[in-house]
Amino acid sequence: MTTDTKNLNTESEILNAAKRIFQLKGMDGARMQEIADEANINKSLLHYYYRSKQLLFEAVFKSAFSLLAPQLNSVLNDDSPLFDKIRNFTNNYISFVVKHPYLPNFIIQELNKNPEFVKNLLAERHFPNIEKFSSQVDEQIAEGVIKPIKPTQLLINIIALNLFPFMAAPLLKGLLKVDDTTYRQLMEDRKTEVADFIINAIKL
Amino acid sequence: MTTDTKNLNTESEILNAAKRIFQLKGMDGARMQEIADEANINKSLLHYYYRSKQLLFEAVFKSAFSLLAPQLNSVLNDDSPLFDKIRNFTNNYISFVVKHPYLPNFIIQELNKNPEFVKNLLAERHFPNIEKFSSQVDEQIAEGVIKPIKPTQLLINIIALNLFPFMAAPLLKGLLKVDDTTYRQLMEDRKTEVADFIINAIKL
DNA sequence: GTCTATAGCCAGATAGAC
DNA sequence: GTCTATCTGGCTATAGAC
Repeated sequence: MTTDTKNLNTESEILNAAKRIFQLKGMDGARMQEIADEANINKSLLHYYYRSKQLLFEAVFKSAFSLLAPQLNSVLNDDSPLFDKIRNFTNNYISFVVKHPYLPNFIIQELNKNPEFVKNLLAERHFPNIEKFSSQVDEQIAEGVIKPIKPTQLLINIIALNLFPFMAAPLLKGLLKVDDTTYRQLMEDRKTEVADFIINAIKL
Repeated sequence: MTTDTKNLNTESEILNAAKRIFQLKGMDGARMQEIADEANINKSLLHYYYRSKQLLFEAVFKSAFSLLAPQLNSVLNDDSPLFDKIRNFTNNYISFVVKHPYLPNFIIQELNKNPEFVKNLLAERHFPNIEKFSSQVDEQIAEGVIKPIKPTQLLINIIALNLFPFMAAPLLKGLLKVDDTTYRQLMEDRKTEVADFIINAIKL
């Protein structure tokens, strides 16, 4: 194994371990030792590769956001008709979150603690842009296909209906008194039901 | 001022300060010194009244949940017709969260870190019960007033549409590129628009 | 690049005077 | 009940050997 390979392996092992721990416990709750254990490496290597906990955290956060952003973009910048877009997004997004259950919560939580992070994200090349979505909604209203609704409100609703059930899973499981298997099935059903709900709400 | 009065004042000052700090920074991010400063008292008094950070946190968490629970109950256990219930809940709930903007996030976040807390909450006297809501939805479906929908899914949707925009405020502000004033106005508009959205989605 | 050992700091908690 | 002073442990970070 070459030195370069070791480099890449160790560095990405650290990043992957850090993702798991940070997303589970947050910046404040995570421990460098815990990340080292998760990556099966020595704690001082974390500092060798990423200098500080803060910088390691920022690497994780950026990586997490750049995984979520394309998901949002798929609703926003896509040429398909509005209803198809809503169906595809709901279906794809829920599949995505089932694979990364802690990711949306992590991003939203850390953005709440550091709202100034948003400024950095806005500058990123692939930050989602809502203009296309907005004009598409406005066109469909003008054409009499859907009821009048502010595109921003519709977008908030779409994101809320898809994200929230995963972020609030423990609370909702308790409230609905269902076990993990039943809850997973509810989420599976939402892949189509959420899109139906939204389309029924707006179609004329 | 009697000793008793001082007791009550100090103890409740601590609890109020702890609410503000814990809800803002979470269990891990909060510092006992910070809470003491916020309450304008000596740090060791925190331990005198609440023994440990953990116990103080639990007092705050219980108090926060017992503020949120009645809000949820108002959708669930109320005799008004379903559509009125949805309108009232949306209107009241958004007003409530405007006053306590960090509360839902705090509860959901800490429940995610400690899912076993839910067990304790379930045992509480005033834990929300969904049975009345469920049978009401099923009746309305049977009477042909609304489209078929699982009551659990409808409840998830109602809560999601009302809670999420506050939990994800920093992300949504960035995504929609709006300032605080505009965002507050969007939330104000949602007091009626969310109810319309939900009712349109389900009514036949 | 990877390890051990440790510096240096900070937070929660307690002892004890008043 | 409230204060000051201090203990104790744990955590980030670094120094330095290999």
